[in-house]
This record gives sequence, C-alpha cells and structure tokens, in this order.
Amino acid sequence: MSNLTKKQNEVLAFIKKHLDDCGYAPSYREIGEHFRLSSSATVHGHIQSLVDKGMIRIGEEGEARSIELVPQAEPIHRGFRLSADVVNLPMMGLIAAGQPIEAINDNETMAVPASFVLDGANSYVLKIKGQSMIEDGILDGDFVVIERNPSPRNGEVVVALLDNAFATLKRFYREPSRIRLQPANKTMDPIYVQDCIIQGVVRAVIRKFQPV
Amino acid sequence: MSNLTKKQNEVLAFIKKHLDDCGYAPSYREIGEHFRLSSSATVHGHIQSLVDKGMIRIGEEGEARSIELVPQAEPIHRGFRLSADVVNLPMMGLIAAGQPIEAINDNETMAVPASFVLDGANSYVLKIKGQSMIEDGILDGDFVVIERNPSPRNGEVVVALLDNAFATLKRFYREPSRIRLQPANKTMDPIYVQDCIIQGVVRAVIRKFQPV
DNA sequence: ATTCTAAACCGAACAAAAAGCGAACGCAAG
DNA sequence: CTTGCGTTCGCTTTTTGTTCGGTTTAGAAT
Repeated sequence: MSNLTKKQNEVLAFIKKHLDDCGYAPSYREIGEHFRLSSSATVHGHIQSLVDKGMIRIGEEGEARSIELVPQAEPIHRGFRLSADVVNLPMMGLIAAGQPIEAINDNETMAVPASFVLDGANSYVLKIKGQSMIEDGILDGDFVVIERNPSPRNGEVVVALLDNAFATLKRFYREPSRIRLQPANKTMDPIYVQDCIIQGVVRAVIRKFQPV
Repeated sequence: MSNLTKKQNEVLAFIKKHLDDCGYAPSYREIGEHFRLSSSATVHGHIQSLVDKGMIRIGEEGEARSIELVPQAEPIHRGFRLSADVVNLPMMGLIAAGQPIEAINDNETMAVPASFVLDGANSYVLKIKGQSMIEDGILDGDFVVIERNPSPRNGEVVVALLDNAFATLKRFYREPSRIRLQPANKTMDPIYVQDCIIQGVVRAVIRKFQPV
C-alpha cells in the first residue's frame, strides 16, 4: 500500500538480493555494512518501517536472520489498468496465407484481457484461415491478437505484407542478406524477400470451443 | 477530466517515469532539480494542481515521497472497455499428462472475457505442461479455460481424472463398451477406461506471446 | 492599450519525517 | 566466556513538505 521511501526501497532490494543469492536473510549489521551505516539501530529503523508497511515479516522478537518477504498484491501500476481489465479490439478480418486480409464485418469487436496487449490503441484481432501455422499451434478458425509493430524480433510471428497486396502469417527471421518468412508447416516452403512491410506481430492466440 | 497545463503534464510524466524507474516517488526538490527550478515551493504548487485535478494522490501532510498515481479511466479508443464483460477465473494450477493438477499460487486469477465461458462460477484456468495435445494446437505453456461439466460430448477436449489421482487433458470419445481418451500426439496411445471422472471441458485456449 | 487573471516562478523560513549515531542490553549458540 | 544477533534509548543531522509573501509572464477581457 503505502509508498516506500528511497532508503526503504534500497534496503528492501538488498534484502531481496541477499535472500536470493544466499538463501538466508542478512543480519542488520550486514545490511548496515553494505550501506556504510555504523549503527545497527539505523537498520533496525528501516526494518521496522518495512514491517509496518507490510513489505516484510520477521520472526519472534530477537530471532536472528528471520526476515521474510511478504508477497505483494500487485505492483501493477505500470500501465494503468486495474479497472480496465479488458479492451475491445476491432476484428479486422480473415487472414489466409497468400490472400489479402479480408474484412468480415465492420464494427465487429472482440473482448480481450488487457494483459494481452501492451498498446490497445495499436492492436486488433484477425481470424485465421488455413493451415499455414499449424505446427505453431495456430489453427484454422483461431483468433490472433496483432500489435502493430514494424520492427519485429527474430522468431516472432508476424503479419507480413508481400507486394503490397498479399498478407500472410509467418515466423520472421532477419538473415544477413534477406528476410526469411517461415511457415510452421512442413508442406510449405519459406519465402525469402529483400524487404517487406510488417503489419504487426502476434501477441496472443485465442481459440474458442463452441459448446454447440 | 480537467485539462492539464503543459507544465503539469511534464511534471506528471516525470513522476511517472521516476516511479517506474526507481520504484519510489521523487522528492519535490528532485523534481525541481530536473526542471531547473530553484524553489521547492514551485513544485509544491504543481503537485497541488495535480492533486486537485485528480491525477495523483499524496499521503498525510508531511509524509515524504508519498506521491501515488491515480489510475485514470482510459480514453475510449477504438475499443471500449466494458469491465462488466470480464470474469476473473481462478488459476487452479498446472496440468500435465499423467500428473495430478499441481496448484501454483493460491489466489492467482486471470481476467477472461465473459464471452469465453457460459458459466463463470463453474470455470477455471489451467496452464498446460507438456506436449500431449500438440496436434490440437494446445502447446506447453498455453492456458485453457475449463468449464466444470460431467457429461461432455464426443470429440470435446476434457480434463479427465484417472484412478482419482491423475488428471490429464484428452479428447473424449464414448464408444459402445468403453470410453476412449485420445491424446493429440501420435507418439502417445489412447487410454481406454470403463468409467472415469470428467472434471470439465475445455472452452478456450489462450496463448500469450511475451514481447522481449 | 489597459486591466485582470491564472500559471509559473522565487527565496526564505519552519516543522516534521526520515535517517543517522553510539552505547548499551538481553539472548542464544558454539 | 565469547561471538553474533536483534533490540532499546536518547540524541543529532539531513531530507522533505509546507507556508508566506512576493515577482514575472502570457493570454483573455474590458
């Protein structure tokens, strides 16, 4: 809950690291040594603050090296969610290997947990048609969440636009002199291009089973 | 809500960044230093404006470094958010073929669009471990939404409990004299049983691709 | 052009929180 | 007994938020 002060944060970080490295908690004087503090009373003060603020727990009075971390609820301020658990992304259409993206129904949307997308404003959903990514577990009828991103990393699954017309879902590999677009299907060969437009990268795959 | 002035926006951005980078709030004088302001009173003014406009919150009078961000309602871009359409399903644990369900972390949940489940109260999420359903596009690390349902239809993917101990994810087929539990992996053989407890059926598969 | 107003700024001063010190004390284990 | 450890007590220093009275700038209103 409450905010930590600068020093409290540093001390907490040190405890975490020590706990991680050594497997046991540091003594107050060890903490003091690390921060060049000559009195263990100072450290005791910080520890008390951290206990009061619910960041750590200590054993019975006097027990040595008994600091434990308290698992924190959610430090998820990072992107401002909390109440915004879900975004409705526009369903842009079907994507089939070798065919342009085909719009289905305008204004159709799909609710997606906000944790799936970094940038809701730059994301959309496509429905997969075809078998070209079957070995990566992307099947006919699946939905993929796409984030617009012109510079994907090697190995990411991307929507690539070939000849400004054909959209296709492939794994992206930048090789020394060319770009390889690799389907995840043994019966299909990779495509090599000098350059192509990357419309976005796949951030999530969603498959619904309809209970008829 | 209320519009921020240019300076107020800059200050807010700096606070955000500091909070993100350091994990704790900047002091007024640190903010001042960054903007080349020689008086902390100036910063105090900006902070007050931000509080008044509901962008930030501060602790009790005098508490140091107690600035917190107030989560803002996101601007409605192209996809609106309807928090009503989301259910938080409990993450029950890992499921691996031939192993009991292994609880991961109590209280962990996953936000799932309500359209994924018919009955939120009887649904939960499992994380897949292993390759047993790879041909059905359910990979190691995927999440599956399970709906408790003791009477699945033929061909549905189910969580079956064998010998009251081993949980496994298989396709379910009721045959004339037995039940066939079919893995979607050529290297594995189907399991035949006279009877077994079906814990639930898979309603959705979700796969996240982590950036970085 | 003049007045008015809100935003942005200054410098000084003040009180309280945070951080620090050193010296003791009690306790448990080797 | 010694050693390592957490704890307590009074005290000082540093950091930090706050207040107060002012100035400056820029844009809108009169």
